[in-house]
Amino acid sequence: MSVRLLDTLTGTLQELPPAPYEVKLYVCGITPYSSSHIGHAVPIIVFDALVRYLRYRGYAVRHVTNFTDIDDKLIAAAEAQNTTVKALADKFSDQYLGSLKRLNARPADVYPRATEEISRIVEITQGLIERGYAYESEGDVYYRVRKKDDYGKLSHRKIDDLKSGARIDPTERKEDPLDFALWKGAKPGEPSWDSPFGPGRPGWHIECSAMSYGHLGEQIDIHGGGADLIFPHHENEIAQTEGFTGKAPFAKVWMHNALLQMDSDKMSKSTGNVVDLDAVIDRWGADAIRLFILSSHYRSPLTYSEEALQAAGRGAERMRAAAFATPSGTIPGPDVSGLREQFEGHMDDDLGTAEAIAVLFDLVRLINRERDAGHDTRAMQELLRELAGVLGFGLEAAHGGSRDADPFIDLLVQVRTEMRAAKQWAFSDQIRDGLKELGVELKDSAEGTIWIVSP
RNA sequence: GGCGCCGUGGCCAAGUGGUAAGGCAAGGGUCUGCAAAAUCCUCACCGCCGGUUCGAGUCCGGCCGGCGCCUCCA
Repeated sequence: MSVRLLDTLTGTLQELPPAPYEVKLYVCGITPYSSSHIGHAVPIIVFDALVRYLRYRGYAVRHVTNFTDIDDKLIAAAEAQNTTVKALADKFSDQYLGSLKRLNARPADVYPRATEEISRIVEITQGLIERGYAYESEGDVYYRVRKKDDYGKLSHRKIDDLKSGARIDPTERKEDPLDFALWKGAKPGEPSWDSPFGPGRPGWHIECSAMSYGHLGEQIDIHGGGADLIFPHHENEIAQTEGFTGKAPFAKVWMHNALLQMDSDKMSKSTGNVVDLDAVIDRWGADAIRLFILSSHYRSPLTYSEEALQAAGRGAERMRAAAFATPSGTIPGPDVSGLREQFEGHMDDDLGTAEAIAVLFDLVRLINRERDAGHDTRAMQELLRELAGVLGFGLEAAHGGSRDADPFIDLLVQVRTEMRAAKQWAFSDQIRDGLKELGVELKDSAEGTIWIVSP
């Protein structure tokens, strides 16, 4: 069986061509105008798991993720903070990449920025004008939505259903309220670039058409992003790209992750109802977040809660402990190659990470059981580490805050070990209890004492 | 108003026709100086009502209850 992914546009499972094959993947990135929140971790982790799995399956993957480093929000934020759009965008782009790294996600192969793709944006805009899909209007350029007779196919909307909800902005000079801007004429004080349509800047959706076209070509395999981008962003991208190239489909598979919910309220930058991503990583660790997110299907909405993260943190620690427990025996353990096949079967089926993780925990239990029985668990542990790695688990001990205290903790543990050897139970328990109150948990075993920091 | 999604054990969450994965928590046993960890055992009438079927959490209809998108958002 090969890898199958559900396509938002057709609603059907699409099979990837058999490997070896280069998968062209475009994942919509962020507009870097503020800090990342926990919701951003979802696409980061989901698409990281996808890329890792495809590579594990023998595919080459060319992964492109953009930064939309020019738009209204960025201009407003720069003005409010008395800085430049570029400085602000660079700052939050770097921050995003830092968080991504901390989440143990592999970076994309290319991170194009809208402001570095202006010539291609102009090229596509011009092409759309020539083909009748766009028109100039007093320095702006708009996409003529009604010209594209399949407009709405991705979000499954009829153009006339959209009309009642369309935004009417009196400053815009459109033929139809549904038309959207490809190019916005410059306003005083705003960053702008020269173009055949006059000085200005790109509209919101055109940059992604330009960057996927420029870095991946006219047609791509997978286009991904959050479900909130289906309309209007991706709908408009299709209209732009297919209108420009005359080729369809723009993407063979449209892959959309469901959005993370915040208890009852929607998490959204616009409402301020957000949880800072780096703070969550600090507190729970990358693997806990990853386990939390990949424990459900990427198309099912998840609700963020401290309880859920805590539960995931404990599960991640259990997985890590089994992966690195010292093998205890030499009697051969059972053959576990069937578990690898199960894992692949679930992942092949539209990235069934939840079931794949269940297989991992089956392996965990098997390892612990066989180890207790004095069997050789090395092969199973290797398999666990490999498959956990395919999902992007770093299997590092959760470790909040700085590690400055480590040598002192080690010293205390060492002292306690000697006390235990001398059967000084009261003193050794005092050390253990005291450390526990400070958030350091000790675990004694035949191989010695290990300690972990509990979140 | 238009389009769409969801409702599975204390919590989270898989599962699209054949008598319910997994994680966390809880209770009991084993192990351990004690503890933790580990392991074993226990714990679900799948929102409600009809229908289709030999058989439905899984398909169809209705109802109730949550929610998303339609506007910046991953």
